[in-house]
Amino acid sequence: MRSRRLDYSESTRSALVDSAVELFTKRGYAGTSLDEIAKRARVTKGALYHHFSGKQALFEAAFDQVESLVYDRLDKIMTGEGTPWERALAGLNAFFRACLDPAYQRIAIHEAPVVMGWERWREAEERCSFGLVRSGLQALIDAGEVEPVPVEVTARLLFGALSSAATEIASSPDPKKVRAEIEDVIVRMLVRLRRTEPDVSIG
Amino acid sequence: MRSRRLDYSESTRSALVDSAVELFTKRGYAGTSLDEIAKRARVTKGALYHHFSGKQALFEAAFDQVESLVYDRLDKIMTGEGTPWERALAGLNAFFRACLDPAYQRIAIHEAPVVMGWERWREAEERCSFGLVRSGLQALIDAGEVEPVPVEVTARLLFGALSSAATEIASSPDPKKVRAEIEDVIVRMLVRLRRTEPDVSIG
DNA sequence: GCGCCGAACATACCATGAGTATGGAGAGCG
DNA sequence: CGCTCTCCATACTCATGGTATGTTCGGCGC
Repeated sequence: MRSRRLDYSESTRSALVDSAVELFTKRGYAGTSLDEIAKRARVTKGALYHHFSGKQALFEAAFDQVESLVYDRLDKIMTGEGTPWERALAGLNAFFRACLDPAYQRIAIHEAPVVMGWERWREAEERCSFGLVRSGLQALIDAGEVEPVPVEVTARLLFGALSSAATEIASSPDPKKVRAEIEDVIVRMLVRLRRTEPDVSIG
Repeated sequence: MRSRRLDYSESTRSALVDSAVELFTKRGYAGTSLDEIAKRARVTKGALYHHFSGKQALFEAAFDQVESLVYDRLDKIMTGEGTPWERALAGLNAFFRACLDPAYQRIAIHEAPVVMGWERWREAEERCSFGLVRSGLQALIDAGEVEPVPVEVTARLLFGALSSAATEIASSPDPKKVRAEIEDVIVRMLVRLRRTEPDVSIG
């Protein structure tokens, strides 16, 4: 029988994380105070420091939450049905959708490398979104769909391109149009890497 | 006749900027205090606030310094002699060299979007490195070297890829090898966009 | 040379916010 | 029924960005 006390504790913790995600997304890491985060979660800094060792740790919890949401969606697609090529296109589509989420964009893509330090961010991404990009690319190569390129660096290039593209999309006055253009360019690049007949439909 | 007083003033200002560049590069924006910057420049915060409106303004001055150094080198190459294709390859090479500079990498690429805000950073980059990437791509298209792709978004994708690639290079245990791999992949991609016969030599 | 004005700083202070130390309340358990 | 330990609140400290005010000194009219 799970104790009621643990329920409360867990609830407080998640309320703090939710609050952090919201405020970090809106005002950024530096622009958000811990008092503010605690207040929004209807607790005080005491509770915050009981659950997290400090501001950085709270940020990383927020990062994990945002990242894992995206990861779950992408993972389902990338390990789902269809050919590697179809999965790659669907995954690309899903990744762009994810990048349109302000929380993912600001927290996971923009601020995380600065706040957590690039090394640590890379390490985390390795197990998440970036890992999927790499394994997706690897799958394409293994299936003979694309030329054998150096997987590590190519995936890194692709991920960098996708991330900045996502920002471009989100901050554009006409996101749909820019997104269509970008998807078009990306797919055309992939098609050019392809060995078999192209299929330019996406998602 | 330029007054001695102005010389002094200009000298302290540049000392502050140099100090800022060095410390921001080493410890990042948040990890560097204004007292520290002033101390390294052998002045006090009073002098700092006389020349700059605040920490952000000082950061932007540091950004400008670092960015303009790179820009001058790239601009000389991109508007120099040779075919558009040759200039593009040479520019690519120079850009990678620039990205290996820790100051450019941390200040201009990583922290600037967060510190200055993405909008303002983009605006600044528009007139600098990114602008060159775009005009270079445009030149390639105009010369009929590569397929007519949407310049704006393609340049953005390329710039994002290059930036993250640069980080990958700099933080690798074997930078030379990774750099060679990345240049190889990039050039191969460009070649695939090319209409005429490829020439895979670089630099 | 003399006084004075203003730029170029220095010094002293304030406000905010991250982190800490300590106290208390109540759930679970013997 | 009291003991304990988690969970959280309150009340601080300290670092740091920013401000307000004082001080020095080069340039310049007279």
